[in-house]
Amino acid sequence: MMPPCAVQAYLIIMKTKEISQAPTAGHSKESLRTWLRMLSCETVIEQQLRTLLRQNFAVTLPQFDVLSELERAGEPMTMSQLSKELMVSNGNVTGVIDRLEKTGFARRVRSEHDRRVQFIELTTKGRKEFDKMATQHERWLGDLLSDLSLTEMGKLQELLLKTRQSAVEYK
Amino acid sequence: MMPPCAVQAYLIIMKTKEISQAPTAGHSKESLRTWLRMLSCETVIEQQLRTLLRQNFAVTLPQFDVLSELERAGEPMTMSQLSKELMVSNGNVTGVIDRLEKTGFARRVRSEHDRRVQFIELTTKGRKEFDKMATQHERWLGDLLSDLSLTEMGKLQELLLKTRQSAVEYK
DNA sequence: CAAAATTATTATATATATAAAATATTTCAG
DNA sequence: CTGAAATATTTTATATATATAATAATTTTG
Repeated sequence: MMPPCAVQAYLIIMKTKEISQAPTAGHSKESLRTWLRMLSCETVIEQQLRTLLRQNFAVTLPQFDVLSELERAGEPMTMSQLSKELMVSNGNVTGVIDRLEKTGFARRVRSEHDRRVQFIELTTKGRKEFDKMATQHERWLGDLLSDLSLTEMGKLQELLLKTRQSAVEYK
Repeated sequence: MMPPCAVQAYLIIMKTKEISQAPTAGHSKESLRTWLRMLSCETVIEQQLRTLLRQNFAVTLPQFDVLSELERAGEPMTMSQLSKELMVSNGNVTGVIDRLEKTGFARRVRSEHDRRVQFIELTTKGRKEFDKMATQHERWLGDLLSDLSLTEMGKLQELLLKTRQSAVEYK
């Protein structure tokens, strides 16, 4: 029998670490199942909201998302900020803002200091209309998730946050 | 003081029921928070998978989803079945299949019995390529969700299922 | 059986999406 | 101070997406 030594102890530690970090085949399978559930759940809610927004306010979901972000920020935002916050490409935001300008909900204002920058701000009409939408939007979500208790939603948020953090860290 | 009576008891029951079914303002606010967390989590994972698929297999996420569905079904599917399962519009599937035919991953076969129907099936090349993709896809998900234990994923799946059910029932 | 309703798919118009290239402007290195 | 690198946005090409209309085939009805 070999006596215990520092190298062996180190190897044992590394092996244990490897096991807990690089999960088993079962973990991957379960991750896949979890992802498919999340995707399916998200899609159902998204489709419902899309339809409700279109039918009640003649606005698209991406446009509503931009308005939300502008309202939440409480001050004009640049294209880059919007694109980063909403996790969509730069070019995409350009198009959505084009349409929001056309309907008079938002406006581009060129920065004084840096002429590359466009600040996007809500118009009076935009803010007024958005307030109505936001009230309904929150009510719809209350209805859509009405089967869940506050406790369940708390737990769900916690798990989603942890999942997001895990995915963000990847690579 | 008024004596207790059947009508009063009924009113109390209805009020209790109303409270538990039509949740408070707090419930709507929490629902909104839950939804935003889910959307953000889903978006992060979706973007990661989109990039990984594009860079490693030159395939788009919607195309991969169609291939998955065809493989999962184990037999040819109609356009309507695909559109329903993937929760996207009919016209959308038409375009995705057009591109999958162009790259030789899938094929349209007109039904004998009902000439309105097109069966979509994987080609040999399509199945072979998809198998490689699926293996990687599952591995990527294991990595993306590596911070979650099996227990946590179980709980998350349970809550997502309940959420989806709640949203599906709406209206 | 013939007209009407239904079903399956595709076509069209418009709005997101992405990646990558182009443009304009600012900052920074030497 | 000048050219190179970096930054912010738009443009382009392509691929999803939706809703709605059109087309084609089947089923239902009277």
